Amino acid sequence: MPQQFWKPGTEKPRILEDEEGGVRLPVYKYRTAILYLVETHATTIIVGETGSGKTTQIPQAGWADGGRVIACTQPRRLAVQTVASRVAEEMDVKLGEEVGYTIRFEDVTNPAATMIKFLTDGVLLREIMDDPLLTKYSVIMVDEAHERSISTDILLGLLKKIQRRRPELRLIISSATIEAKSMSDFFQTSKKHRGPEDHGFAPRKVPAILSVEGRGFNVQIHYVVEPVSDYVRATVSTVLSIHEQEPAGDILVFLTGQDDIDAAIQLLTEEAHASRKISSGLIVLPLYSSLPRAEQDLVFSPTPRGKRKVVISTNIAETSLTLEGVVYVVDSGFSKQQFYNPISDIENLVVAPISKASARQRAGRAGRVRPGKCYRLYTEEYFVNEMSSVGIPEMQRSKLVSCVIQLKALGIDNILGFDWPASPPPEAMIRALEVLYSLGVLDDDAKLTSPVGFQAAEIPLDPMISKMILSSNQLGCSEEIITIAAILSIQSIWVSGKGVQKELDEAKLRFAAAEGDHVTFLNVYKGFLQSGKSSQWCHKNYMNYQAMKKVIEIREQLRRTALRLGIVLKSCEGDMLAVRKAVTAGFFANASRLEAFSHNGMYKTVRGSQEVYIHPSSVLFRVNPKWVIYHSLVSTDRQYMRNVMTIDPSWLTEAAPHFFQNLRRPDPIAL
DNA sequence: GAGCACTGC
Repeated sequence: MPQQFWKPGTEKPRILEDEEGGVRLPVYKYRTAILYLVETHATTIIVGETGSGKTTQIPQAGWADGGRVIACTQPRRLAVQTVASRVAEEMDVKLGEEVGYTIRFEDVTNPAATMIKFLTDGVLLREIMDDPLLTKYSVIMVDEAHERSISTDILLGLLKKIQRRRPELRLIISSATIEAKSMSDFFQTSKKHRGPEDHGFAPRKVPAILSVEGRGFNVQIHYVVEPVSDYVRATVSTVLSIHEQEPAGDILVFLTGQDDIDAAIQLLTEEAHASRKISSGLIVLPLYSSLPRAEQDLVFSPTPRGKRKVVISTNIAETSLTLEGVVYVVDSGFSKQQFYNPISDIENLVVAPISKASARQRAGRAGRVRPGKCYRLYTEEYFVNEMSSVGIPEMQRSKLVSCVIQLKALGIDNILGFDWPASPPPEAMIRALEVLYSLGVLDDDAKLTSPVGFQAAEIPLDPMISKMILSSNQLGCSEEIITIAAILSIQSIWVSGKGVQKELDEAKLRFAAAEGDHVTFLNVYKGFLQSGKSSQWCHKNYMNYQAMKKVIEIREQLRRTALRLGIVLKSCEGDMLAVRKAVTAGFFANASRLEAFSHNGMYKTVRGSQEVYIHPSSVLFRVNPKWVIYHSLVSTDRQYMRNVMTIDPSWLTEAAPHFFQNLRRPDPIAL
């Protein structure tokens, strides 16, 4: 590997300790600065990035430090791959040797040679389970820490803990500049001493804060003068005025979801038709994740000369996909966000205002190729005074069942006392502990049970699905159950339904099983295999080929995990009773019963007597069997059960006697 | 007779 690193003594960059307005380093000095810090005193470095633009130089600097491996995490698979290959290229080495990466399903490393390893934060968490002190790494860098995903937050909490046991471990936390100060506070404060009584507490090591300019071009921000009442209409008129008044360059619009996007496209098309001058120049394209792959790819095709591309997108273009050629951004100021109410145990997807950090990220999308402009559909006064600086961490608005089992597996016994970057609501924690207790994954002392608890934690899925897989072993239907598990863990195996609703319903009928959606999935999977995993077959049956390929991949991973756990891979050869009992063993808590004399298909959940209905996408819609269990609830004007299966109520008490005996007054659970 | 922000293991 070429030694192209900083030589000590050549340049000494300034370390910033003030929050705003301090000296900022241009991106090409990253490496110099980090090396300097590593050489001097700091064991933790917070890198605040202003503007957009990624650096690849930090890990190279880290490598020069010790000789042991440096790990660099990213929250997304694509980012891991891109950064890894860019670094390999810059260092002039082969990807997979000195520089490598690991993401789910893909390990491009050579343990004997790899010195810089890129991975998703989820993969690093799995590694901590086998190596709690991460002894093979001397430097760990966490990128995009300001996004505050559950994995990143768990990782930050664990790294802080690991650093107390391994004082020589160096951490580099890369975050948006607005978050740098609070990250630094988190790493220097001991939880026991936090709060009003901590006078006189002196941190042992103060993280160094470093502020760095990104690579992006300058983006000029425009605000509306008066608040807008209808952001879809405001979007359309803004796009039209950019098109009329501004020089060439593509436009990227951020709206909240498919409905908004379709409405905006329709309006824009109508307006464009009214004026031939406009319609000849605009190419309007939607972008969201459930859009079929071929249509998604259209946004990446180069814009023909004399035309202007307008991409109307969800948040997917904020971080996950990067469009080249965008010069103008229109920001509605809203996005859809998940919120979880631990009291009612209901998750809700709602349109909510974005944070300043998101607004800056969106604006940065306009400055990738040359200086750009961002049009914010809210007032400057609102941005300055009312917009919150960062979003609510995912941890505080999600179900925590998977998170809790993972912490238990990592040996964190006192979950409520864990040192989080942001504490989750205690009610959500207690809910999660209850669920895990009822599954038999945790015992009376809230410790993982053996073997079920430890095995469930090994399976990289929701614990209810893991339990279903474990139960399939005794019932002799593991092959069928891991197929169901793989399909339940992706969004949908059908093509998106708009416009082809009737055809889609007919296609579904060809596979429909009286037992419900889970057994229907088995029929679909069988058909797919018999077709030779054919994409034409998928197309003909209104199934999403990409999704089915993913199912195959997940299924393979689950098979390997199952074998490692000693589960016998066995087919029940059509005995659907066994399959349904295994599903019940994981999902007994989601049982509901048709209301007597109900004319509209109203069910009540066994657990909370909530009013619920079978979702119209289910094969059991309008069939309304007396007893069902469901995979999840979606809440709109009503609560709908998605992925529904018929059961015999006697299986419930069989699967979880304790849970149903104590339904009205659950035993308090030891924390 | 409905509705799907986005990741990840």
